[in-house]
Amino acid sequence: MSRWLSTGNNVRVVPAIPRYYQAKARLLDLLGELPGNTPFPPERELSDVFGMSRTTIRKAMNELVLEGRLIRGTGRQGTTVAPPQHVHRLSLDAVVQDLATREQVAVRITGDVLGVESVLVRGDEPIGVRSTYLRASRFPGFAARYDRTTPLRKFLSDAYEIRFGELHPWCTTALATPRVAGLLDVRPATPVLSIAWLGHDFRGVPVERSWVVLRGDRAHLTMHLPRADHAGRFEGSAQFHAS
Amino acid sequence: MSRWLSTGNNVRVVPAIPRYYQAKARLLDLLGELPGNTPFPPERELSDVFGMSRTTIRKAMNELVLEGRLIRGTGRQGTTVAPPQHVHRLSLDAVVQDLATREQVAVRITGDVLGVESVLVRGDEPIGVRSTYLRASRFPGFAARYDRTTPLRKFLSDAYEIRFGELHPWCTTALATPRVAGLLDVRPATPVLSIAWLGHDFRGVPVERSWVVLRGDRAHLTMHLPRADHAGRFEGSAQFHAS
DNA sequence: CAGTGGTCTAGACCACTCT
DNA sequence: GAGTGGTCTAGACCACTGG
Repeated sequence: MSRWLSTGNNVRVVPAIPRYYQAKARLLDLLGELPGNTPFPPERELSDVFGMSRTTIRKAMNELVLEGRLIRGTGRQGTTVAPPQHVHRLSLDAVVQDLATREQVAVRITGDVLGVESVLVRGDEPIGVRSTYLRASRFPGFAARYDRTTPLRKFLSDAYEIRFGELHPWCTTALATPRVAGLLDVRPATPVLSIAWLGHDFRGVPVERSWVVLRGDRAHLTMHLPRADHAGRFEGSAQFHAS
Repeated sequence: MSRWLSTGNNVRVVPAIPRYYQAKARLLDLLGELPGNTPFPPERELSDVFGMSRTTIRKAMNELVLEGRLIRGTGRQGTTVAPPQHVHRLSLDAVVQDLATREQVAVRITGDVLGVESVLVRGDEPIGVRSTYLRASRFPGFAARYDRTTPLRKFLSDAYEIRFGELHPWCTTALATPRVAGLLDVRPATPVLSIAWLGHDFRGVPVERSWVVLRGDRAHLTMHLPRADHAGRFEGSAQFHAS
């Protein structure tokens, strides 16, 4: 296993500095001088000016797209400079309790699995997808009874008298599947933030299996940790499992 | 702004199904039949067998690398099938309290900024980078006094009588910078999980600015939410800020 | 219609590693 | 030395968008 050695700021793998890296640096300079929402030079022009092939330019530009600095358009629209981004701060609470603004709430039933999927929206932008899976037999008549606007957990508590227990959500990065990418208006394989949890009722019976995918360039997940004591452990009701 | 329409399972942008996507599907089938750590067919052979150019094959393979299914080696090593991955579950607690296994703890001082950087290690693999920045004038003699093994927050509490207050860490995805990529043994621009927080003492004075980067394919961040009451709000000491 | 980005090809050279 | 992955080139065709 060979490490990707870094000498100073540059990565040495095959060429001392890949050309697409030089291109990216120059494009970043260019980006710094252009205000948001202005058109970016077309790939063929940059290819010509930089004396590099379009493929090389594209490799550099694609990283800038993934980093949210450039926005690609189709056809005559071309590439534009991404405006200063408003990064939405979603609290873990809002995500879990289904308090974020939603649209397109869909309910599907396959066998005994009840799927509830919604798109999280902030400021007219889709920033996340929320999927919850329930046992259909545990929630009779759900599809007809659910109004699709009440936060899901609240509805389950009220309509089916579920008392939820504590949660241990976990969080990681993933690549957007084609389906999720379509919902989030990003390219397939765009990095996303993935938050999942298994909800139990107060007796410890699994009830809810949920999964939220957030656009990493549009949303941060905010959490909360109460005050720690002198020993470096957190006080109060919040117990974190070791390792 | 054009959405990436999805018809069924396939993305329609330019070609109905891009060839590299077909290649990826076939490679996934192939992956399913091969045990971990076995050599994967070389790009040129796949290019030949699939009747696609090496560039197209590489595009498909690169996504599989990002997803942690393939491992690339240099020279005659070639590409190998990634073994079933052990995904390390790091608790938010361990990350914040600096309880994860560390190596290469470095202390740097530039002006009044004291930087403490360490590599998080699990099972001989680097899985994260932890950086903390402190005001040097607040912690006189830190570089000499810190033994580089005590969890950082515990040391600050003990040696400088800091009493930390509550925390509001935030989490998002990012692309690995060349420097971070070198430390984590991944390619530059690999998606990583980024967790940051601003630590205050109990009087509300900012003390600690920290940032942790985790390899998304090797580590999950686990969190904890206490039981919610019937109104859908969480009880106890854990207050989550709205939206 | 012209120009854009998305995809794809068939080559090429390089550094590296194993035999 | 042979074969690998990493990079790069100079083309090509396509779907789409704007004037």
